[in-house]
Amino acid sequence: MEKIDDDDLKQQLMTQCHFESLFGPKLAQHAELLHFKTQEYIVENGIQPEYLFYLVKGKAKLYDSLANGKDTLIDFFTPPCFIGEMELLDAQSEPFSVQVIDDCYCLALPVRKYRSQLLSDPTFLQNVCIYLSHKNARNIKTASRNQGFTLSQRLAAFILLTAHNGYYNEKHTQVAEYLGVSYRHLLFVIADFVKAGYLQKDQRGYQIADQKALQRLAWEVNSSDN
Amino acid sequence: MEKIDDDDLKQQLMTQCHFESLFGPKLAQHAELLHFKTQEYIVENGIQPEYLFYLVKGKAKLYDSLANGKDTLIDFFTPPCFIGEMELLDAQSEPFSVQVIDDCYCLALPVRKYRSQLLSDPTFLQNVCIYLSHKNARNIKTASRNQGFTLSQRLAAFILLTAHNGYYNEKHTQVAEYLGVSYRHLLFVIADFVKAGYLQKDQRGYQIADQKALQRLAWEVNSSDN
DNA sequence: CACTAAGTATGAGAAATCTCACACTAGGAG
DNA sequence: CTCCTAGTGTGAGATTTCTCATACTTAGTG
Repeated sequence: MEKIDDDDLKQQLMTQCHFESLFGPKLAQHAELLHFKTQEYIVENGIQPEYLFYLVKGKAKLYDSLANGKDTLIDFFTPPCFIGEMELLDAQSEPFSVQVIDDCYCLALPVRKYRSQLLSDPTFLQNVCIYLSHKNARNIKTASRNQGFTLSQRLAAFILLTAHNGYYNEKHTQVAEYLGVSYRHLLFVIADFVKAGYLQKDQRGYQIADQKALQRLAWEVNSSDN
Repeated sequence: MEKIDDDDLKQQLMTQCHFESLFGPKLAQHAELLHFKTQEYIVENGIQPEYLFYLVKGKAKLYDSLANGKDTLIDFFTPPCFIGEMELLDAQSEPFSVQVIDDCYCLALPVRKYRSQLLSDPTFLQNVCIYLSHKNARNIKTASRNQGFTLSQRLAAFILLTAHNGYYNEKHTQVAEYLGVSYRHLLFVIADFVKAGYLQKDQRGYQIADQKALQRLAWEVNSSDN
């Protein structure tokens, strides 16, 4: 983590994501601009963060680490979003890990200094409430899908969701984590899709060869959305 | 659902769970006392509730219903807790089902009338924030356990958690839902426990016969807690 | 009393998923 | 250039979990 002392950049980012409107008067201006490199931890498992972060650029992921060494990927963070709000609200809580996927820029408020001010700021509280409730709803959806549908179904939905120009090109390791299955099993199901003619592999990656078949598989997953 | 017009009872329940301290001045007194019978829905899948509920007595469960007909049990509600706060915060959201397990009494504020007042009440907002973030943390823990551990491990932990006087006596159907596996599989694993001598069945239910073995199995699950 | 719904119980076979082992490739670091 | 790491890909076998079918018990209801 490094602090970036570029007020112009900071101002620009603040404007871009309407940072000031998240707080009551005069609070936003105390934010610092921080930068995190890929693989770095924004919040580390079990360690109380020093800041309340607001991700404005980059991409990160939320993990839960289990005692048996397994990690479960809970959610992705994409801008704009809060990070570390749980720990701000409840200093007792056990922080989950937040790890950077693509370089991240965060506007960050020092917790120690502004905690009490934040906790009595209705604008901020209302925004966090809404943010938390959306996040929770998303987590619930993801978790229940992981339980209720088979990998083929979820993968089909995921491929359709993330494909560009008819090509599917995601890192298998990350996808396996996200879909909550072993790497091996993911590869196995992808191989099935190729065998079944749903996908075709070439130099550029996996090409969608039978969109309708994938849609049929994904249908139930997606229609649980509303 | 039925409304209970018993001001004494209402007052008593309000005092018991410190209902008034959840809100700014004069808001709490507008709450009505509602009663729900077993199996009834407090919030129904996809239908915006008319109230913000605060469960003061009883027990209920939160479901997500998938398009393939499966239900995933997300969480239990035990008093005291909010119900319907997500829908209050964001009228667009898709409500999940909340179904009563044991008869429930709720203090309830009509959304239509008090929504804007609630959304600008810092005391209320702060309480909801903390509530939401705890709930979310619990959901994450449950979900990642369901993924990261085998049923034997989770069941062992669950048995130790819910046993009274050396006896395990929960409804298999509900437990299967909670642990996110099929009823059949749960019975299968319980049978295994009996075969292995961890449990013994008699008239009163399942008796814990080898606590140490169960603790060994549950160890990893529980030590992910902190 | 007969009927129904919910809970309990068990069998058999299939499907989904995991672990471990091994091999290959591409890119960055020294 | 060589080493190392991350990502990719495949095989074999074991484990976990699911579906379907079927049966018995119990409490509640008309």
